Amino acid sequence: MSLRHAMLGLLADRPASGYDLMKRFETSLSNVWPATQSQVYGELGKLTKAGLLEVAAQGPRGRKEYAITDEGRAELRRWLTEAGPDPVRRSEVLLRVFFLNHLTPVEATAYLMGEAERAAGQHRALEEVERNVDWGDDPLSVNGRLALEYGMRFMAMREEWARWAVEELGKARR
Amino acid sequence: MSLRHAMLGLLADRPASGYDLMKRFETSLSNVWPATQSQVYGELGKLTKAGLLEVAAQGPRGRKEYAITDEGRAELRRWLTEAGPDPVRRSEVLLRVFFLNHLTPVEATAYLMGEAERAAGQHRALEEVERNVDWGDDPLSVNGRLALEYGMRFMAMREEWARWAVEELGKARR
DNA sequence: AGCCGACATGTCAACAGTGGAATGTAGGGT
DNA sequence: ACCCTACATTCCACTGTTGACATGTCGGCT
Repeated sequence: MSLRHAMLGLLADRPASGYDLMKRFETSLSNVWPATQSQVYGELGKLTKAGLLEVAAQGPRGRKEYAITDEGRAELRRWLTEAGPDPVRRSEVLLRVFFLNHLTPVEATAYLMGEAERAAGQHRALEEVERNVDWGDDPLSVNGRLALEYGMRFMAMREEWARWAVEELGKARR
Repeated sequence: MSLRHAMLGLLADRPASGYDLMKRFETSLSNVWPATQSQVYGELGKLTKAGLLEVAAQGPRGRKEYAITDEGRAELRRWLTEAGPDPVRRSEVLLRVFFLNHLTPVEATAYLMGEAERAAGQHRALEEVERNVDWGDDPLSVNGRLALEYGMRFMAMREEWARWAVEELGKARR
């Protein structure tokens, strides 16, 4: 149920059409909360009916510009301050690790080395992002920087763990 | 589509009933890939129809004991060795971070401190698990240990990041 | 003998997310 | 004047996940 809050968050900055929102999902939010166009337009309808959004203006090609209402702002704040229950963590990576004993030691090691490589690659990609984004002074990018740092630390951790796990597997074999 | 592979992985060790599988999902796998009973029974049916499982024996109370077939084992191996595309990462935590500018600095700081606390709490919980599990020599627990270590490193990273983010927020305010 | 708790399976409605297709309009460049 | 691209919305079918409900039986304890 976080898509609605993502949309409220985006619209709290400034009004936008569904199309505008899609672009922002594709760029800034894609690594945090991806959404498809069907979802976005569907949710816009629901949120409007629920009174959290309103159609502030109509434009050319049937464009509807949505704006957040006071009620919507209240809901956004509620969600932000509420200490959510620990998010469900599903990890396909860990699921594979759990069943690694069904592979040969060589295959298992190869898998973990691959994990390390993938993590390293994504880490490099994030470093690239860091270099390319122009960090204006707007408050938005402060948050973006926090999220980026999280991603980089996460990838570093994944790589280190995978390399450590390779070692462990080697020890266990002896 | 990983539920099916989780089930194949469990059944590759030994045959089990839906009920047995549920218990294993609730204990060892709950932190990696939770599943509900409706899902498990539904998937058992689908996997059997697809020829990846077979009903190996019938027991008392309508108990059906499922066993993995050769085809199922092949599929499990395929899934384990295939380098999956980078898994979609949705993070409610980061989504909140993105919109932290809609809170007052005090509230935002409180949120991040809360995150640090939650991560620390989960870290302690995992340490507890580590102490309580009896690490037999069976190959299964080797994998379990790898997964556990991942969890602990992850929680440590989350806590450190959150404390760092509090600092950053403080700097930005000045 | 009777009962309770663990064993055991099945079904259903609802929601969230994916991916694709259909449809149409406005505006800028040639 | 024309066309292409970007803008813009809507609908649909399918899979995965959740949670609740319904139903029934075996085995051991009192």
